[in-house]
Amino acid sequence: MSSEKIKSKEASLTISQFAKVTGMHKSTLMYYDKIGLFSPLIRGSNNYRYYALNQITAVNQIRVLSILGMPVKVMQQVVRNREPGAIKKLLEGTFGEIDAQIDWMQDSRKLAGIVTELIGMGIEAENNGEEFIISVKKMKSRRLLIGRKNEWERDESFFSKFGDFLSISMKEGHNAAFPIGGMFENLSSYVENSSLPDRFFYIHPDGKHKRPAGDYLVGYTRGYYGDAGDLAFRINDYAAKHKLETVGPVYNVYLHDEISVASPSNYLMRASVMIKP
Amino acid sequence: MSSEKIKSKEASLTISQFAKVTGMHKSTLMYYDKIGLFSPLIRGSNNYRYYALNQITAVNQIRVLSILGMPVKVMQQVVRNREPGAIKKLLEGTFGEIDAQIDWMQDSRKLAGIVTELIGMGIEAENNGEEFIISVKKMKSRRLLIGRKNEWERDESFFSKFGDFLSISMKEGHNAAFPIGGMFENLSSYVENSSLPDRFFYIHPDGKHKRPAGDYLVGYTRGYYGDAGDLAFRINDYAAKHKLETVGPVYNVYLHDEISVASPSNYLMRASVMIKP
DNA sequence: TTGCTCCTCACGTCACGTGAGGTGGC
DNA sequence: TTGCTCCTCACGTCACGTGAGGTGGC
Repeated sequence: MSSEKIKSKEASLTISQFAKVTGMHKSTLMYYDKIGLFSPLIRGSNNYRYYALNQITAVNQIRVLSILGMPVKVMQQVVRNREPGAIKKLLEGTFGEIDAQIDWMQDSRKLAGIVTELIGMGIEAENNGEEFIISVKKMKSRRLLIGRKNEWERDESFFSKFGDFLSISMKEGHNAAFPIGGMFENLSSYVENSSLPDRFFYIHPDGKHKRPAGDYLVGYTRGYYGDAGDLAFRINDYAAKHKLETVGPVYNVYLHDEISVASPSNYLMRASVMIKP
Repeated sequence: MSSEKIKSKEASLTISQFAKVTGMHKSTLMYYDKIGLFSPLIRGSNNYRYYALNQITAVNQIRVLSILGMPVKVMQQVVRNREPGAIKKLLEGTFGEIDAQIDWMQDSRKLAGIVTELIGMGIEAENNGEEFIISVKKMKSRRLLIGRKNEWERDESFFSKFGDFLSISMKEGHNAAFPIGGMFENLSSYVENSSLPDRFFYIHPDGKHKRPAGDYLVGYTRGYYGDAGDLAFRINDYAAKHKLETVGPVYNVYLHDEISVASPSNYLMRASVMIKP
């Protein structure tokens, strides 16, 4: 049997069939053929493209390289210049970037999950009418990545230290997109100056600090960053009236911010502080 | 203090500074400004773009959405039409696709790792001169995803069952890009017909079958798929001569194939079968 | 004045996707 | 003959990247 005969026996799939079997788009196969990256085994006398089953492996390999972010020009080099040592080096050379990219995507996915959760908690508070009252709520534990202590100077604005926090954490390599909150050492320091938190933190799944699970005194307020209104006093009054003793820091988190709300005056913040049983 | 004054106080970063602080490219920021997705807080009298520190959060959020594959048109909708319920739904709606994409990337990364490892083992065999001899080697355990048994009919070609294996595993949703091998029930069935394996398998980290770690009789041969030359006899002879008893299946794996080698006649296959201690 | 940054606008690029207009196979 | 697939070629698209040519700030 001649080589040509073997070829025409093996090459049995039209472009549509091959596209279906490989999950590729027809136009992608045509494009790969055009640039000489991957071509059908033979062209029929009618100029049709005919692919062979064992070409699936090759096209899958190209797809994998493409998913891993390898540019077609490099893939062409790979295909044209095949030699085990060179291919191995080329593959190994891409691993660092790929792993970093996967990390980024996973971080981004976690972030999107947290953001969605926070927005959901804000909606729930709105729906339950908790928005304007102080209440006791069970809260689950959460990991936080905490910044250094803010030493506020006289008349210093909220944003100057906020900017410091961002640029420091950026230098330290944190993915600064995670939601940011402010914390106060305890309820009395919160009441004393509720607009300038002692520390900023990221709500970050890999944070070292753990806000423990338990019963929290929870209140909400609307307004732009650093504008906590009279929330601190309302929480303090509630604690006094109900003879509740608070323990640990006050956590301020924006449930609705520029991500989910257009007007800054409608940003929704939640303050929470743990109570002793 | 007027709103304008507050703005000009906050907006202190030029486009280059803001690009540095956010890790974005200048041209990206200009592009986002142009299409109205994200603009600097103010424009100076000189028409310069001036960004504020607290805009970092917003641009980071856009970057995250972009990493997660959200098209800019959708992001524009998100930004223009901000309402907690809508944003939450939109984010939740993207999770399925994102998670699938992360899975794909992780699979692809694992695959690239396995391929690199196989190529490396081929290079090692070449360098050590093991290519033309039979030897006893320690091999580590490896996970395999095994296909159904091949019932070869008279004169049936290697590729027909190979095609069946590919299309069946494709229907079952396996990522068909993982390296494929062939296995034989035992050494005698391998000797009987070394070109038509009893089963095909994927070298797949999530496979159920485990090729155990241990001492293996190992041999190599060069040639296209299904062409095993006299390797089976050489292994059998070696076992007889050295009075080695083999146990379990014979595994055939291509260490060098179309991925790393240009000429099919140079594909490098390794056959291995476990020996009793 | 020099070197640096900033601006706009137009065009380039990367990896395809989408018709238009025409042919081939059952 | 009809409906379907295939072909080529040109142009569109998406998210920027890259100069060209000119202005502004220290």
